[in-house]
Amino acid sequence: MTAHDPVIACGNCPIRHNAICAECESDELSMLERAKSYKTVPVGTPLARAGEPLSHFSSLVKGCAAMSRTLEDGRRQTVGLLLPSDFIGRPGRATSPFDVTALSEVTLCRFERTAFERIVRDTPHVASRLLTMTLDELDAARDWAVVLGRMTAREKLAAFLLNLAQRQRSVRGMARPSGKILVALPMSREQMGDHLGLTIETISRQITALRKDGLIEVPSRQDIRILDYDALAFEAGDDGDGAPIA
Amino acid sequence: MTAHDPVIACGNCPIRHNAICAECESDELSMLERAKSYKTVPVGTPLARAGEPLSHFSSLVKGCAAMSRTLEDGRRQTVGLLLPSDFIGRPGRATSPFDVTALSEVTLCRFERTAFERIVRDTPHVASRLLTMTLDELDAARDWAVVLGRMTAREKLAAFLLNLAQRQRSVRGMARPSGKILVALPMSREQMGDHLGLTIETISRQITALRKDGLIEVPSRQDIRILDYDALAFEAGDDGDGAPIA
DNA sequence: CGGCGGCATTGATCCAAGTCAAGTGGACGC
DNA sequence: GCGTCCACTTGACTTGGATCAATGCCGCCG
Repeated sequence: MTAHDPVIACGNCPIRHNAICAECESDELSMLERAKSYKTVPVGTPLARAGEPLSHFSSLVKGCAAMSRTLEDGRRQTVGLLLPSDFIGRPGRATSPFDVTALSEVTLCRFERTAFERIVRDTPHVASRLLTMTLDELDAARDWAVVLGRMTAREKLAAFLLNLAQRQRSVRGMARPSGKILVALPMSREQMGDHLGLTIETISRQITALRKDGLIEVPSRQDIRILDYDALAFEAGDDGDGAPIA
Repeated sequence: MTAHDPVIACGNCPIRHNAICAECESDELSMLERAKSYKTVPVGTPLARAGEPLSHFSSLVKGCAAMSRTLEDGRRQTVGLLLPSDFIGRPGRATSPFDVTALSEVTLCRFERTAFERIVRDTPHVASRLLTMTLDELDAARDWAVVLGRMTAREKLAAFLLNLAQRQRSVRGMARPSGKILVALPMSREQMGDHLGLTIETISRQITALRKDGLIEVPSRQDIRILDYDALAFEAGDDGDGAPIA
């Protein structure tokens, strides 16, 4: 782990067309290039702590992180899964309202906080992209509220796997699939439970149930193969009417 | 119900300093004034339907509305409560991802969709305010996810009452209180259940329990008096460490 | 004023998910 | 190769909230 990784050119960046820079022209890009720095941190690193100041805002370039809150008695709820191109931080606020933790080794493209706030103010293409991304996240958060509030354990797990499959595909630019898909689980059963509002035991039982019902295969602890996307979507209560499962 | 109510001057508007116009100067305000129209609709009116096109975006001026999704089997989850100054619609998207329904008589300050999208593009003060409001809503949605995913029925109800009390106070510009507060419930028990991910019977039982425990009084079906704000906050799992309850 | 209809409360029972308690099985070190 | 550790799985039992089923309460209309 070094404090600063070598900076790669925005033109070669894997998240160039999905992150906060997506709408930028080349002159704006070179301005961002001057302000940015990279940092790679190992699995488990806290990237932000609820209520504590945040010196940098970042885009997640590589890896996976979770945003969560822990109650005093230890109950924990993950409120968002961060994948490449997602943004960490909140212009206009010095502190993060949630904990953010690296679920794998994570590479960040970072901007010093006040510098980034100035960039947002002066660069409409960044401000506009940030608004679009925030609106999308808001929709996703509300979709997830439906899952948390109204779905059974089996439906929750199915929805989670589909969601993960879609996001992993879309990062690689693939369309909604319908056959067998290998999903890489970037987290432990416990973290899945925190995300779905379930216990580790219930997660385990539901995985077994879906496996026995022939909907998924479990080649290893950190992989699940979806055998029939549409059947799993049906389990998630998604009848294909367009209501997205987060 | 008339199609268009008389337009009141932005300078006299009750939500002038909280809505999307909060950051506007007087010249921007007069531009908004030319584009806006008012509409008042009775309780129960659908203001948007999931997946269907939305001809206008609006700020809620008076009354209360709920944003929700209904699953095919009838399960429903409310994903947001809209109070005065809240915004309805989504720049860049023609359709609403959720149903929006008036819980009381509602007065809207409306903008034709494409006209508003142009305003957002051309008026940094509106775009920036919209970003701030969206970020705040995102935090609130995520806070609510913690309630839905990890709290007991009693904690959910306590959190809901506190949340409502705070929002009703803040609209009237009052500080966080700590004595007795009368909260006006803008919804039926069923809608409370939809918001909290509980059944109507559980809502009723928990209200009775909080009443018997001396934490609240129930002067009528649509009013609840909080007798001890801090004690109720304790019930909601809020130990005052700053973790906001939505 | 009296009956009717809709919401709310209360009670009895059920069941999905939580809790508590053993196993299992890889990965890793010695 | 053999123990140890740790994450996961599985089983037995408990429980919080759902479900099913009466009442109760109030507003409204004739």
